[in-house]
Amino acid sequence: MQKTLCQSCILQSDAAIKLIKNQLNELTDHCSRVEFKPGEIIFKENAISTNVVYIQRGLVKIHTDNFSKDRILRLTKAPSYLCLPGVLGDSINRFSATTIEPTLACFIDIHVFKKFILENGDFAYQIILALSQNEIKSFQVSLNLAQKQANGRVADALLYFAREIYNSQAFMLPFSRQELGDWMGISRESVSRILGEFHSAHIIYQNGKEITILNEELLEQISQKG
Amino acid sequence: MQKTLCQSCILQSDAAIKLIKNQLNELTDHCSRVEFKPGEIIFKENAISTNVVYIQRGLVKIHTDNFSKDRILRLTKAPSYLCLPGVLGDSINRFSATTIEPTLACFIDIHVFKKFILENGDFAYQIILALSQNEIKSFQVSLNLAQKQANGRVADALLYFAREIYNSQAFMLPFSRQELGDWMGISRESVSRILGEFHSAHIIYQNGKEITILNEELLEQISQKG
DNA sequence: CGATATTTGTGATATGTATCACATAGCCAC
DNA sequence: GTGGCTATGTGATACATATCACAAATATCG
Repeated sequence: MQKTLCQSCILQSDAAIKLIKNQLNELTDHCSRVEFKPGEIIFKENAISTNVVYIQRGLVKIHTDNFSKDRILRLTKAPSYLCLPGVLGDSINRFSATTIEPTLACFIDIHVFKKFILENGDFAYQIILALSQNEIKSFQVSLNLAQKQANGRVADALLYFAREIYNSQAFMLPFSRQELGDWMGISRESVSRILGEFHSAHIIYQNGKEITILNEELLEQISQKG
Repeated sequence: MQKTLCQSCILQSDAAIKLIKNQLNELTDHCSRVEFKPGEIIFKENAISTNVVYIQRGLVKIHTDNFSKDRILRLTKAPSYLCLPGVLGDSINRFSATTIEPTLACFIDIHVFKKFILENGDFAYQIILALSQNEIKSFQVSLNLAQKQANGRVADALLYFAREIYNSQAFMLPFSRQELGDWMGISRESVSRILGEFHSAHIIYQNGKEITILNEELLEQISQKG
C-alpha cells in the first residue's frame, strides 16, 4: 500500500471530478492504493469492511459461494466503485470481489466517503447515477437468466466480452468453461458443447481460451431469441 | 391529481425527512398525488418521463414485456421511490410499473428531485442507501433464478409474500398463477402443480388465491435447497 | 340469470440441460 | 522427461420443466 495524491489518481472518475480541492486532499490522507494480479481477492463476503473500493484500472468479478457453488453475479470494469451496498448498509460485505485482470484499487475510508456524499451534492449525484445504471443492468441480467436458454446466455456472454470489455471481435476469454457456467447459470459441459456448436457453425472461432466472433449478427439473433 | 402539502404527506420516507422546510414547500409546488386501483398502470416502459414517483402507500410491480412475454422484475412496497434509473439516466422508462394493491403515488418533477440531491446531502445519502439495498436484493434475485429449481422459487415467492409484504402466514395471493410464473420465470402449469404438491404435503393450504403457510420451516428448507 | 371469457388443474409428451463417466489435453513441479 | 493435477471435450442417461391438449372451475358482463 502507498499513499497517493488523489488529485491525479482519481480524476478519471466522474464522481471524483466533482470533489473540490480540499476534499481531494482529505481523500489523499484516507486512501490507499493496492495493485492486484489476476485471480487475487480484493475482499471476501461476510468479512467486515470499513472501506469503499474504487477500481481505477482493471477488471473484477463480484461473486458469492453462498450455496456451496460459486456464482458470479457481475463483472465490473474500471472505473467504478465497489462495495457500496454492503458497507453503506451494515459494513458486512455481501459478496466477494476477485480480480480477473491486473487491477489497481483504491481503498477509501467509509466515513470520508460518506462525508463527501453529505457535503458534495455533485459527487452524490454521480454516485446515484452509477447505482441507477447498475440497477438497469441487474434487471437485464435477471431477464436473461429467467427466460433465455443456455445457447442464448453463452451468446450473451461472448457479446458482452467483445463489446463491453475488450472492444474487439477477438479476445482471450478470461474465464474457464467452469467460470463461464458459474456466471451464466449453466454447467461447464453445456458451455463446452455450446461453444463447440458455435465453432462448427462458424459463428465463432475457438481455440482454448482464444475466441473470435465470426458472425456477430447471428450471435446477436441467438442472444435475442434465447 | 391534487396538490398536497408535502410536509405531512411524505414524512414517512427516510429520504424526505431529511428535506428542510423550504425544500418541502418547493416540493409541494412540484408534486402531484394520484390514487390508483389495483391493476392500473403508473407508467409504461419506453415512455418518456420527467418525474420521479414516490410510492406513499400500496404495492407495485415493476415489469417488462420486452420479449413479447411479460416478466415481473420486482415488487415494491411503500414507501419507496420508483423510476430513478430510467429518469435520471436518459428520461426514458426502462420498465413498466403497475399497481397490485390500492396505491397512492406522488409524482415529483425530476428537476426538483435533482436539485434536492445536489443541495441536501442527507437526502442524497438516503437515496444512495435505498439504491444500495436494491442492488443487494437484485443479486439475491439473480442467485435464485440462476440456481434454484421451480419448487424452490415458488417456496421463495410464498415466503416473500408472508414475510415482506403481508407479515402473516395467511394471505390472499395478489397474483394469478400466470403472474407468479412470470415473476419466478416458470410456466403457469408448473406453478399450479407445485402449489398442488405443497398443499398435498400439508406445507401450505391453498384455496384459489387464498394461501396459508402451514409449515414455514419446511418451506424455508425447500427454498434453501432449491 | 345465463352466456362468455378467463383462470386453473392435470395428464401425456417433447425438449433442454444436468449429471455421470470417461478420455484427452495441457500445465506445473520435481 | 515423468507423474500428478486441472481443464476440457463428448457420449449416454436421467430428470425437470415446458408445451400441448383439454376439462373444470370461476369470474365477468350484458
